[in-house]
Amino acid sequence: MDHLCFDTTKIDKIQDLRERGITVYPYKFERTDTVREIKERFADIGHDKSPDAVSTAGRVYVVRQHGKTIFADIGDADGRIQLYIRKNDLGEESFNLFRQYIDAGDIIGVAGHVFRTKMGEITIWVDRFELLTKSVCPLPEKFHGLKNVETRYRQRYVDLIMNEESRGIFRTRSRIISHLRQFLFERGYLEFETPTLQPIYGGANARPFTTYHNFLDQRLYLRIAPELYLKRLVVGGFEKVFEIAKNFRNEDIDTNHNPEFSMVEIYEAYQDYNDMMDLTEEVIVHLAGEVCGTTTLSFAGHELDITRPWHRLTMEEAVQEYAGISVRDHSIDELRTFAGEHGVRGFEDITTQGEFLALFFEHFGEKNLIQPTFIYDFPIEISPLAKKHRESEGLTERFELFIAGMEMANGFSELNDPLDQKARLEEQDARRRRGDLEAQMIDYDFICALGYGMPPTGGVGIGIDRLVMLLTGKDSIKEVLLFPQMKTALPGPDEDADEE
RNA sequence: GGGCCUGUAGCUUAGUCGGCAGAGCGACGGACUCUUAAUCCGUAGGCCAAGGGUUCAAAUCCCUUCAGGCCCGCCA
Repeated sequence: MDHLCFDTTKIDKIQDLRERGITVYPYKFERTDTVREIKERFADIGHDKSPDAVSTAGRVYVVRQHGKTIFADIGDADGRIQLYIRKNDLGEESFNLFRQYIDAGDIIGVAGHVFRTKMGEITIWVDRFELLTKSVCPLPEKFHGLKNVETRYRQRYVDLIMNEESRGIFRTRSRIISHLRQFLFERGYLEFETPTLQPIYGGANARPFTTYHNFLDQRLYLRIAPELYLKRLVVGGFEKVFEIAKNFRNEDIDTNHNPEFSMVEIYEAYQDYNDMMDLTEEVIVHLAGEVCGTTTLSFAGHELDITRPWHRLTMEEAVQEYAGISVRDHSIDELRTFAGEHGVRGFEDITTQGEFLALFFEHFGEKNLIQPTFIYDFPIEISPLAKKHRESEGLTERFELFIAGMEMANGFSELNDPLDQKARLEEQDARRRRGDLEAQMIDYDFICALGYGMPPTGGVGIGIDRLVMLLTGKDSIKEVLLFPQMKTALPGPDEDADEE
């Protein structure tokens, strides 16, 4: 009936404890030191008990009973420590209470003195203990821990309890985001929050999630990007802005994609895409230094050298190098033949050189870009929000960053010509009406904003999840997302499954 | 959408040329006052992911479904 993990013998213990007048879920515990503080403070302790008393708290991981003595290991947010508990010290009643009712998984507070055992381990010689939380679910095995990938993702809390490595990844994730904010604050950028629920989605080519607001009686979309709102802020006079945004895209799930993911988007007035490439390089190298302390990263079997400056290739150069063809010098028919001969798929509907350039880059180039590489000067057809190239016809001032074959960042000299933007979005909208599910809508208010005048602006978006993957060496996005999207487990036979 | 792989006790798993479903840890009971994967003695715990089929006999072979992982496609 229920899908809970509750263990009846543990629930019985709660009953017993209550009958003995013990508060099973008390409200507060005064701890003088964390585990780490104790280990640092008493690093040189000998076999005699410290004169100073300490109190600390944590989850019980292992209990080793030895008759009138008990050893137990407890762990808090950043460490584990051993407890030494003797019947002589606690008295019969308290000692038996521990012996009978404290299990691995429970959370307790202890008070005592610190000493080093004969085996050399810093240990708390416990004078008294207090049950702080009784766990009613069995902990996974102490030695092998929790390995099952599906359970680790579905019940991340158990993963975090059991696997220090997993806890480390998310600690690192938190630090990356914190250092990122600090980096940007120190350079004078302001952080803003823009709408997640949007009447018109834009800023990227992707299928949205659709929802509905009852009071407004109106369809809304979960944002696929914050871009168009952040540019409105630049119009409004904020010259250096950023947002760390959750984006939502209704696409497939794989090793590099989760339907909701985090991105930092940064915009700066009076800058262009060259400046944004510099900024991207600088911020990633800075974060690697803060978090990994190095400029050499190992990822999926590759040694990545992120020392600046990074490679920069135009898309045409990349296609020339990896596909061996100069798109500019061939007719559409020739390009079509080339695509067919090289097993490139999806070229049937393509009618322009620019689209072929992008297609060939994706097919031949992307996966080869292991060391950090900026690809720049993208075709205009696939870049509706990027400014036309100052010299080259048919191209835009847009770049993407690739590391280990992953797209890590995307930026441009932002299109700020309102008439051009209107024409480009109208073209997108026409495609959408022709059935391109990922083409953009026309956001007339955004075009209106540009109409008031946006200064020349550079912008970039950096995928935070992939950046965390890179800096933690994890080649699956699910390993760096606390709660990756999973298919809901089927309801039990007693529940109503159908509701159509 | 295509391919490969996985699903056995709370956890980690053995068993898959078809022949009674095993272990370690954990739980429960007992012994033990410096152990640390503590040790020792004992007990309980399984619809072998679900459903169907082949067979005298299925965890094992076949089909379908569910969930997950990896690769490819798709996603610019």
